[in-house]
Amino acid sequence: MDWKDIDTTHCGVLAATDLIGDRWSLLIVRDLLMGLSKFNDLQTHTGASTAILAKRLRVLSDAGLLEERHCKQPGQRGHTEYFLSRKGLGLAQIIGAMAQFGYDELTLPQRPLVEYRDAETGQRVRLAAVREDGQQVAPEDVVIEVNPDAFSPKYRAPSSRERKKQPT
Amino acid sequence: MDWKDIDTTHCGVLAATDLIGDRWSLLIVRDLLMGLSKFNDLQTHTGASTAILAKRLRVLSDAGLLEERHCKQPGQRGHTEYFLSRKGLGLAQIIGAMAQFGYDELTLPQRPLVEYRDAETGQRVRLAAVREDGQQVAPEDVVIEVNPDAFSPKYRAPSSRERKKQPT
DNA sequence: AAGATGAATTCAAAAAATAAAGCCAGGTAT
DNA sequence: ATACCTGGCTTTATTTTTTGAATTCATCTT
Repeated sequence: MDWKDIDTTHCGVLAATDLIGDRWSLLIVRDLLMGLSKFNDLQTHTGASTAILAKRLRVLSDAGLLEERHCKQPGQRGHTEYFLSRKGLGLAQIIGAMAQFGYDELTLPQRPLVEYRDAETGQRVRLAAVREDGQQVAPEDVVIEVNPDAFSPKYRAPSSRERKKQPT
Repeated sequence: MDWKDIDTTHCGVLAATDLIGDRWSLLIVRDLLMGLSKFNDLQTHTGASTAILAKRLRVLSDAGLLEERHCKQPGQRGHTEYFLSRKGLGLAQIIGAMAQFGYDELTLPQRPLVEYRDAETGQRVRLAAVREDGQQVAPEDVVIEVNPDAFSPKYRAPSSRERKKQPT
């Protein structure tokens, strides 16, 4: 098997990294999931500079992951609030997986910052691999299978410079 | 609730982003999960420059996520192979979540590059939220609860410059 | 000895992130 | 009106990181 020949142009991981494959985007999404919604809250809480925050919010918004609500109640200064769209809420699993990994493997000394719970029963929930028939599968029993269709001769991943040039 | 006061110093997501919160690390881990193990394979397949690849591999290795095996069979040039350690395999959920998000929400035109299957039955496997009693919970029924202990008055997230300075 | 290979490191140039300042609109205080 | 906050940016100068290409260096093949 020659790994050079695998074409990852249409890899889901690659597509996801294009949107949130950097520190700040991930922290911004984390905070949006926690309920933060205002520019200034996100700014001070993530620690990102205003320039970066503005840029990342625009990228997320352009991708349809964010909803912007322009709030202007009478007697209050108007401001924008940012919320994850239905599409953007799909990111919860990624952030959840990162939180789980952080707590499970990186031995943090404190209790989790957030907990994921079932809205109905209040029980804690975790991410797990589940089969089509609903049965859970232990992590070590999950095998990763590369799709043979993905092989294309003489494929080479484009450098990030090259990838940015193409007109999408 | 004043979000400024939430101390994320010990956030699992933050800890995880410190290790793999960038495009190249994520793609490298994706490739390691697919079975790539050699420097050159990873290089051409991810598209990362050699300098970046070397740097990222060292970070992952130092964090105990990677195992390096120095292979030197007689009659062959010796080389190093990189594998995810037990700890590093925990990253599979993060990459899996990203792949799932990529395919579910980013409407990729092609079939998935990889498929996750149950080793025993061969059934396809997805990530899902699961309660303590084993029941699956629909994504929209998962609520995120911020730990009250995380609140600490006048907390402000350190800038990335500040975070790097501290001697860990 | 010459050449190839694996895993880097080094270097100049390009790109991105940073902190700080500036801008602009809407609302508030005088 | 005038002056001044505040939210959401944008701009600017400076620092840091990434890039691509070249180089190193040890091992192995011919």
